[in-house]
Amino acid sequence: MATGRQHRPATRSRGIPEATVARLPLYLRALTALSERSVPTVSSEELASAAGVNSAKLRKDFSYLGSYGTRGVGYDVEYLVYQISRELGLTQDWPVVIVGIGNLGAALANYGGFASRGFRVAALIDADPAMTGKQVAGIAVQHVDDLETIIHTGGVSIGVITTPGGAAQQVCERLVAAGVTSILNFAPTVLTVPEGVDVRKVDLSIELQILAFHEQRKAAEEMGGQVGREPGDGEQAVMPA
Amino acid sequence: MATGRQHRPATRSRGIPEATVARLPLYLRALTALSERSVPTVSSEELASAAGVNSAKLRKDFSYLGSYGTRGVGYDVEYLVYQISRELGLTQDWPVVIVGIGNLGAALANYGGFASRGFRVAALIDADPAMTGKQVAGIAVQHVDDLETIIHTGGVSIGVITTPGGAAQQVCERLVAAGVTSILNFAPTVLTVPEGVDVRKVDLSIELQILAFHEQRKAAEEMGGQVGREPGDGEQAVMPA
DNA sequence: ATGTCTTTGTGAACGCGTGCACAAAGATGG
DNA sequence: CCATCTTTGTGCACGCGTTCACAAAGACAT
Repeated sequence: MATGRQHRPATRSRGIPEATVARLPLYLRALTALSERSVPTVSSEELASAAGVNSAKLRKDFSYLGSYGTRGVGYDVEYLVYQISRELGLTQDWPVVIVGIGNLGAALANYGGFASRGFRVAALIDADPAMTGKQVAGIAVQHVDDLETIIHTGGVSIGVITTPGGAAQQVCERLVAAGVTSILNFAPTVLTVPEGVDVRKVDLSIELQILAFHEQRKAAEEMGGQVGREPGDGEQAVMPA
Repeated sequence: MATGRQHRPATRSRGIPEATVARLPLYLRALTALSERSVPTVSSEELASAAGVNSAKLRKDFSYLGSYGTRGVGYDVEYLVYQISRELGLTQDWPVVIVGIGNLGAALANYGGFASRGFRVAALIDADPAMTGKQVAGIAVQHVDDLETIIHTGGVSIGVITTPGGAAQQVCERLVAAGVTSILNFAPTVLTVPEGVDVRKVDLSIELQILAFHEQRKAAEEMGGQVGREPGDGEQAVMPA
């Protein structure tokens, strides 16, 4: 996923495998729900089911954090919420800037899931002068000329890019130069970043294309496994249109 | 990522590994850009660099599709665009419904990346009667009561869920019952689906939390590896910049 | 035709992630 | 205090994905 920094020891983050890190937010969400229902403890089986994973995997994941469970009983919900939050760094406040206030940028600015987990929209930035000063989600949009100042004064280290593809790399470079070291990229572009900068990519078009691939296969299987096989392989892909 | 169907043979899709499928859209995008610049052929090295991957990986990926390259020369851009498009099922038209027309749903409806790759927004659906009839991205929003009819008459097999978390599972079940077999879920919920249905999940909050984790580690390393144990563990990753 | 040079296609080794299966740990009841 | 029962924590094996490194294939010049 990430473009920068993916070729590093990877799993060396204090020994916590990347795959485990990616699941921690999932567990945290399930645990938060339990906490709101005042459930005191939960077994690996129950929690795994709520998070949509296998219980052995969950136990192994937690084992990387330490031994927080009690055999014969399960895990203390509140304690685990705290431990995972701490591990993920959610006990502190993360100011975030969103660059590119189009439909998607506005949607993100309005997204409630941010504030609830230690993230705070510190600024909205757009290149269009007509947008400057407009209120989006209760925050005034600022012009991209002020990007560096905004990053510095706000102590921002996480940036979200929701610009068109063409502008993404340039925006990325300015963000990085100003001190941002983590980027969430929604633009359909491969970002090139220096060592030490993390990039995660979310690409709607790619997700749909992957679904289409499987959808096509299912449709083909349905009508007798027509797509793939080797009746000599190659020409079978009928493709009427 | 996907919740349903992840425990199947996985790589059995006519022999194409899942990891490769996930990269094909990336290659396709890079190739399309080359095609627009009328570049006739491209080497694995160049294309890999444009797609942000390793050239050996790219060659192995393509080898699953067949031998479409010419040794000493490289790959024919147009031909490869066609082959990958066909493999991904993008030579046909995929009608898609979006359920939940809030900020995010509207943003997706307006997203240009859909139409360009064989996807067509067939309908926008929302549970709020006040939304019914409103035009979003030039399409009239329909009420969720008509969901089944819309799916059937439109021959829709791909659904995008952008509802609040609480409504997602129910919407999902209705979509599946109506015949949808691929779902792209933006709601912060683990969807449970029957065998044969593919679910892919996009979760903004999770992506940010993963970034926060790495950000915290970088900050800790900077000030002398204060966060995580073991003064004898991994101090070597100095990472000066 | 032959040799050289470029680039593909792939066999093989390695490493990460997953899941099984069980021993260790603790709770609980008599 | 002991037996039993539940549930965690983990050693181990297996499989997928990545990467290396090189032989085979073709282009191109002479």
